[in-house]
Amino acid sequence: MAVGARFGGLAGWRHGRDIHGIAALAHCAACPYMARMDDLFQLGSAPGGKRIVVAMSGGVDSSVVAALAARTGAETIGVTLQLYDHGAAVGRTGSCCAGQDIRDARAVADKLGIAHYVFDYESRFRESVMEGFADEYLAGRTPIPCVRCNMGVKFTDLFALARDLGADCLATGHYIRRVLGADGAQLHRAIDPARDQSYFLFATTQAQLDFLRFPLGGMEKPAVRAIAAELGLGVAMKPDSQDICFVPNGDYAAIVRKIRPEADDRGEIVHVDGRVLGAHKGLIHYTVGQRRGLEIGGLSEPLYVVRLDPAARRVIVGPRAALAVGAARLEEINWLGGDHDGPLTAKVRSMARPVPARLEGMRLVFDAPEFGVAPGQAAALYAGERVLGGGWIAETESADLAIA
RNA sequence: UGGGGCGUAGCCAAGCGGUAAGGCAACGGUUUUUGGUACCGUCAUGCGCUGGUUCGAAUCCAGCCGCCCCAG
Repeated sequence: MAVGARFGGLAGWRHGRDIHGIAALAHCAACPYMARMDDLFQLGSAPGGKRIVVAMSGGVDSSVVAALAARTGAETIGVTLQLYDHGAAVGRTGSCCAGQDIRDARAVADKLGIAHYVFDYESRFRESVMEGFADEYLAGRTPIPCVRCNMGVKFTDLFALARDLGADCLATGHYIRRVLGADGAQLHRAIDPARDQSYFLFATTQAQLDFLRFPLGGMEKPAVRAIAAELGLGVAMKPDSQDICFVPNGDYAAIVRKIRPEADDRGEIVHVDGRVLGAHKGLIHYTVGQRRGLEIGGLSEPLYVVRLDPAARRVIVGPRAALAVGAARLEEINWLGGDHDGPLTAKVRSMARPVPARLEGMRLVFDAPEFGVAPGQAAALYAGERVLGGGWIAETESADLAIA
């Protein structure tokens, strides 16, 4: 295969002869999903002749996906993208795709006896995710780098890479379900609502969905860890990733400043009633809905960031009631819902119960006011468990009578 | 230098003789593959200062200091 010659210089190639350990899955008491094993990758009746590319981040989830893929008998190729400065990330827990994570992914691939490639995507990641992240903050919006990463590096670049490798599908460790309906593949929320990652995947296109596979969407995290432990994978007890992967200490302002040094401009904190209440230390430190960090005391009720005004370099604050939003104008809507029409539910943050709403053109109207809706964030749309897609929040309409 | 009022944590503030509420802010934690929210916890051996009365004073008394208002 040309694959080896083409990418061989970048990473080692191993042939998948050693399925030692994989057999143990058949006896994995912790995993009731083994009976449906062959359905996990939705490849039809003869997975043995197929080729699966698995996006391996170095975490437990994608490692187990690789193991499950190998177990189907399909030729399995692990691919890891190095996304950012691996020097800074060495040994840090909760990261992915850099430093130790890449070594972890390699170790898992070796254990499973599958091929494994590592590609340097640092500059690509920096351009498509990190710089956009910084620019969004400068524009007074609140970005979601994880979605941009999924849209770009993972589901566009890695997607193309997988096709070049001759894969029949690209599998990832996301907790979301791909369900085959009458009109093709649909996206559905994960079985485990606490793990559901549909919010980060609302922008997945139908074309991408046709090629992607998410074998963990029907599983619970403990079961996934149990499989990893059963197989003796070193990452079985690895902590879940959290926070933004390329931000070392939760200090994202420092990253923004590093990418865009001009990001530190100070300005006024102004109440919605017009009073100037104080000074802020740069727009990048604030986001709509935020309460802490304003350092304004002496009031009977808390103040929240209601709006950011990058032109005037102002942070506009007000009481919680001022956060009420009745509707949001969306941009770049991705629609996976076919001819679905009428009421739907929407999430404007990852960890939230979807709330009733309706879509009027590009305008998402909430049945009841939502709080802390920030431009730059996303609205994921649902019909029950099905993900209809979603869009980016461009601007919001206040539902606070005292302000509107 | 006549009269009146007030000084309690970073800010607002209760208490009016019995051993310092509460809110905001801050800090810490929990939750969380975005930001944020929410929730939990911490935060005045001391009430402008110095004396006095009292078993006991932030609370009563005296003096001093500092603000504010009115009048001149």
